[in-house]
This record gives sequence, structure tokens and C-alpha cells, in this order.
Amino acid sequence: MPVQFLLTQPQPCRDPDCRGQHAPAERVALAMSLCAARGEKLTTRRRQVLELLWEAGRPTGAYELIEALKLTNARPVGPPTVYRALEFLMAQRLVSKIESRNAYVPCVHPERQHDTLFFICSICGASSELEDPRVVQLLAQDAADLGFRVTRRVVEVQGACASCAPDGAV
Amino acid sequence: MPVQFLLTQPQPCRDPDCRGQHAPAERVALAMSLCAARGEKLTTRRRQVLELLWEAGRPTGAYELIEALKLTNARPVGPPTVYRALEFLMAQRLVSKIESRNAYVPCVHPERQHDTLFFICSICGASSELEDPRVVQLLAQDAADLGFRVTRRVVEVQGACASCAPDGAV
DNA sequence: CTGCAAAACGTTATAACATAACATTTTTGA
DNA sequence: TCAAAAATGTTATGTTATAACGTTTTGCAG
Repeated sequence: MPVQFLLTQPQPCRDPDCRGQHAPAERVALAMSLCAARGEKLTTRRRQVLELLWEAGRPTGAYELIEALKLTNARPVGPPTVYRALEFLMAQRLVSKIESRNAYVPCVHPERQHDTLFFICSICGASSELEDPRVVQLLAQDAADLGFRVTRRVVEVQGACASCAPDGAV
Repeated sequence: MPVQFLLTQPQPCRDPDCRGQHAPAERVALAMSLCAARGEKLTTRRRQVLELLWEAGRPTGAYELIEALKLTNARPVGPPTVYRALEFLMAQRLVSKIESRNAYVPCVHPERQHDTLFFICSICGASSELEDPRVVQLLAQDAADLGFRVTRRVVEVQGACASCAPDGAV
């Protein structure tokens, strides 16, 4: 059983090893404790951004986050504020960027070392996160053959999800 | 022998099955004949863009291409012109976009069905193209498990290439 | 060859994504 | 309590990409 499913939003989590909670509040609570353990500060701004990503349930652009923050904050929030929050959250592995969409998603299991693949539906926009150590292993091997030192993997599979293109459909 | 090397620029091509030519002019000639066979038109503009990508030898941004085209064309060339050329070249599988860099590279073996991986050096900017059917196979399997219909794969490994981080170096 | 329709390309403007530079506020710890 | 460091705010601008529409070129039927 080499593969673990980690659907971003639709609950419940299909990962058989997963014992965690899945509502946004619980996701954020986990993030808080992880940051505390690391001596990092999950400030209000950063927490707001993470909450918005969990609530969105799909890859979300930075400017969508800015608009959302303007609704709940007295003063408007500028792009650098959001980009700095995203930078922090990515450094803490709480969030990943979907490069092929210029959008951001919260990481399902930030407590793990994660080298995840993303399956992104071009129709509904949803993304599924997946861990597959076999892919990581192959890429490591290919990199080694090239004498290449890996720092980051971007694996984004685009297409139509099960809901949008059920079974035999085109 | 499941893996084939396809270095973007440094010649010769390390693919043992490769019998083709590697200079930009020959790359473009191959592209011409492929388009002709498909009933597609590799017009002057499109050819210019493809030539520039081959000459660059590394992932190149659209606005770099625009600047380069201004040097060799009487009238300035606008962004839509270059983006349309890139769109065509990508549809013909003559060019790929490196999503994590917002840059474009020519495809080494456009005559093949290619599902390639890219290894991109963060230091020198060079990219290596690689075919690994095993990775494609694993992603297909993961997609099937999710009921996901694949239309495009983005696999971009970032790090340091052999030249920039030789052997034991950090 | 002519003229029409489709394709390609040009032009202008603007949308979408991201960061540089510097001021202000908040937090931390001596 | 105060100084230094971290975080955030503010303004401006850089970078990447596309919408909308006009013009030129191409393919082809008549």
C-alpha cells in the first residue's frame, strides 16, 4: 500500500493512516501547535491567510486572498502583506504553491515530511494532494544519474477529476 | 534501459537512440517538416520565436523574446504576437513552458510523443529534459486510482546541476 | 485572376501576479 | 523601560499575460 490519498477539501480524508481533524479550525490549531514547537510565530495575519485557504477548498490566488482580507479587516491589506504571509506559510510547509495556476493551497499533513503530487481539475478547479514515495524515489534516481542536487519538486497533474469527468465520459 | 537523457543545449545529445541533428538550424528544419506533415504553418514569426529559444539554450521569458525580436525586426513586436507564437509552438509540442519559472524551452525530440521531466538549475538557470516512462506510468496509475483523467503533466525538479554543485559540494 | 472567408498578425489597453523600498508598529529581551 | 529585531503597513513599480479590435496575409472557390 504505497500510496496515500490526501484530498484537499472533500472530507473525510481518505488516507487510512490519518487520524487528524479536518475542519479549518482544527487545521489551524494544528498549524499553531506546529509553529509553537518550532519557535515560529503564526501571527494573526498569517493565521487569517491560512484560514482563508482552508475555507476556500481550492487553489486560491494571492489577490483573491487580498480581497477576502479587506472584508474582515478595518484597513485594506496590500499585496506585500499577503505575499509575506504566504512566504512564511510555505517556509513552514503549511502551504504549497500550485505553479501552473499561480495559486496557493494549504498542506493537508504539515506535520509530515511531505513531497506531494497535486492533481488539479481544469473544470472545477479543485486540487487533490497525494503522497507517492515511488515517484519521489524515481525522481531522486533520475536526479542522481544527472548529478543533480534536488531542492524542490513540482509535480502537478492537470486534467478532469472524477466528479467532472465520471468514468467513461470525455 | 528505461531512461533517456535529453539535454537541452549541451551537445551532443546523450540519448543513445538519438540520431538527429542538434544545431538550432537543424532543430528548426525538423520543426518545419513536422508542421508540414501536420498541415500546420510554421510562419516567419513562429519560426523566429523557435529559433530564439534554441539559441538561448535555457528557459527564456516571453518578454526576453520580445526584446530579442525588436532587434531583428523593423517594427516593434508586441506581447500578444509572441504569446500567440508560443501558444502555437506549445500546441505543436515544439515548445514547453516551465511553470515554476514562467519561461519557455524548445522540446528536444518533438517528433516523439513526449512526456518529459525537467531538471532546472537554480544557479545557472539551465534546464535538462528527461523522458522517464516509469514516472509517467506511476502518475497514470495514481490518476486512475483517483478517477482522474490526465491532460497535462508538469514535473519540474529544481536544484543544482552537476556543473554548479559538483559531487560532494553543498 | 478576383474576391471572399479564414487565419495570422499588429496595436492599444489593461488585467493579473509579484516585489522593491522605506515607514511604522509590535514584540522581545536585556 | 528602552533598544533592537521582527512583523506589518504603504507607496510605487516591475513582471507576466490577455482582451478587444483593426489590418494584413493566405487559401481557395468561382
